[in-house]
Amino acid sequence: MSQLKIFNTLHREKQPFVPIEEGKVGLYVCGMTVYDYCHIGHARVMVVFDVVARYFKYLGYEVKYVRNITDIDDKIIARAAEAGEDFTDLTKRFIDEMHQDEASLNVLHPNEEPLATNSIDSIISMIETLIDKGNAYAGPNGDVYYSVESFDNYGQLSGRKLDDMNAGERVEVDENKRNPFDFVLWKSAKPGEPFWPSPWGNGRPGWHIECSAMATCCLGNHFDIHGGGMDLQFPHHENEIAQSEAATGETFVNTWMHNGFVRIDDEKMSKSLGNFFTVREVLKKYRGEEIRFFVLSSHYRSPLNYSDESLNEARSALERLYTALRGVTPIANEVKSDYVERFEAAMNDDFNSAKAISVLFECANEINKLKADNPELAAKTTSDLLVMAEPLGLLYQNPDEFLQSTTGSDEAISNDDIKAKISLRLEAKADRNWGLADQIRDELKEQGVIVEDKGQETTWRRE
RNA sequence: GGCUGAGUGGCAGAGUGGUUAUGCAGCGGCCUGCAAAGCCGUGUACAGCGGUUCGAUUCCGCUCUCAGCCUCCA
Repeated sequence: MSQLKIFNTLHREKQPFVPIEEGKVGLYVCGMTVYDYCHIGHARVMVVFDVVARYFKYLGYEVKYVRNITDIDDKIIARAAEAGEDFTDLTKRFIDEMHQDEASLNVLHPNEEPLATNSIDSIISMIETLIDKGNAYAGPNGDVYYSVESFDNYGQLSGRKLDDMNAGERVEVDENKRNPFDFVLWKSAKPGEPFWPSPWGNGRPGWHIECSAMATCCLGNHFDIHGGGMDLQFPHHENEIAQSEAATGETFVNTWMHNGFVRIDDEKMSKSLGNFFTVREVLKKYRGEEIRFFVLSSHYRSPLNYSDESLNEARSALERLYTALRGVTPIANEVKSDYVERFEAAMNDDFNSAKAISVLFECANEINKLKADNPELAAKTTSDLLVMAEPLGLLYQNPDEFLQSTTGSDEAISNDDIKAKISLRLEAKADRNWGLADQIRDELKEQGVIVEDKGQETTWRRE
C-alpha cells in the first residue's frame, strides 16, 4: 500500500507522514472564536480536519484530536458589551450553536476542546518563561510583548523576512513595541473589561499565546500535526512557533496543514468582508451531508467557490450514490478490492478527497451493473462503497431516508399523502388506466416527488 | 513593494511527459405502457509566447489574468 504523504506548509512540499510515536498521531486545529454563528468557511475547517482525523483512524492510528475554542478576545468583549450581557453568556451560547452545526455536518467531536479561559494558568506560566528567557518584555503601557527579533527562525513558516514586511501597512505602528512586529502576549484590562490577575497586573491573554499553551498542554511540547485556515499561517501560526519553541526549547510541530478558503464570486468569504453564509442559513435549503460533499469535492488546499449551483451538484452527486445503495444489503468483503486500493492511494496523496470520491462513483457504477445479475457481488461491492465513504463521513444515512427526506424548511407534501397517491396510481396501473396513472405521477412531480416503477414495485424520492 | 498559490472540455473538478478522471448538463441507443432510475455509446479541454524533448496540458523561462497573506479573519 502507498504511504500517506501530507503537504507540509513549513517545507512547501508533500512529505511522508512519520508519527512521533508509532501508531499514534496528535492533531491540533485552531477552532472558532465564539462570538457569532459558524459560516461556511468554518464548516470547511471542521469537515476537512474531521476527514483527516477519520482517515488516520481508518489507517489504524490512535488519534488525539484537539480543537480549541477561543472564548476571550476583543470581539467577544465588544459583542457582549453591545448586547449588554456577560461575555461568558455570549460565548456559552455560540459554543452550543457551533456544536449543533458540527452535528449537522456529521463532524465527529474532537477528543479535547480546550477553552482559552480555562488555560489562563498555563498561559501565564508560559509568558513568565518567555520573559525569563529574554523573549518577552513588559511595555510602558503594561502590556507584555513577544520580541520577534529574539527568535532567529521568525518567518520560517510563512516564508517571510522581518526586513521585507511593511510595518504599518494596515495598522498604525504601536509605540509601546520595540519592533513593530512584536505581538501581545498579555493585554492589560481597561475599566469594565473582563480580566484575570497576573504578575503584570489584571488583564487577558493575547490571541496567539493561548494556542501555544493549549496545544502544548494537551499534546506535549512537540507533536505531529497542527492545522487551520490559510489565513492563520501568518501571523498566528508563525507566532505560535516563536512562542512555543522559545519557551520549550523543542521543535513545536512536525507538519503544518492549511486549508484553502471558501470564496463567493472569487472573493474570500470572511466576516470582515461581510460576504459570508452561515451554516444554519445554508441548512435551510440544503442537507448537512450536501454541504459536506461540497466541501470534499475539491482538494482541501484549493479555493472552493460557494454557489447554489455547487450545492445543487453536491445534491445530484449524493443522489446518485444513494440510489446505487438503495435496495442492497451490504455484505462485508473479505478481500480488499481494487476500488478500496485506489481510494487509499488517493487519500494517501495528501488527503485527495476529490480523487477519492471519483472512486466512489466508479464503485457505484459497478454496483448498478451487478444488482441484477450478481446480487452477492453487488452486496460486497456495496460494502466497499460504504467502507470508503466512512472516513469521508459520507453515505451514513439509510438510502431511502436520504432520498425521501425533505431538503429544506419549505412546506412539503407528507410521506403519507405520497403513499396514498401511489396506491391510487397502482390501482390505475392495474386497470391499465395510463391516463390516470400519468396524471398522478405528474401531480406528484409538481410537488417535488419523483415516482419510479420497477417491475410491479413503485418507489419514490424527493427532488 | 515582499511572499504564496492558481489559470483544465458547456459547468464543477482531479490528474498525467506519449493511453478513459469523476460528477452535472447535452446528444444517440437499450430498458419501460410511457416515464424515472439504471446501463451502453458519444466531447481532438488543458491562459499566451518561447525553450528542453522523438513527443508537453504535464518540466523550464517569460508574459498576461486571478486569488490570498504582510499584526481582525477558518
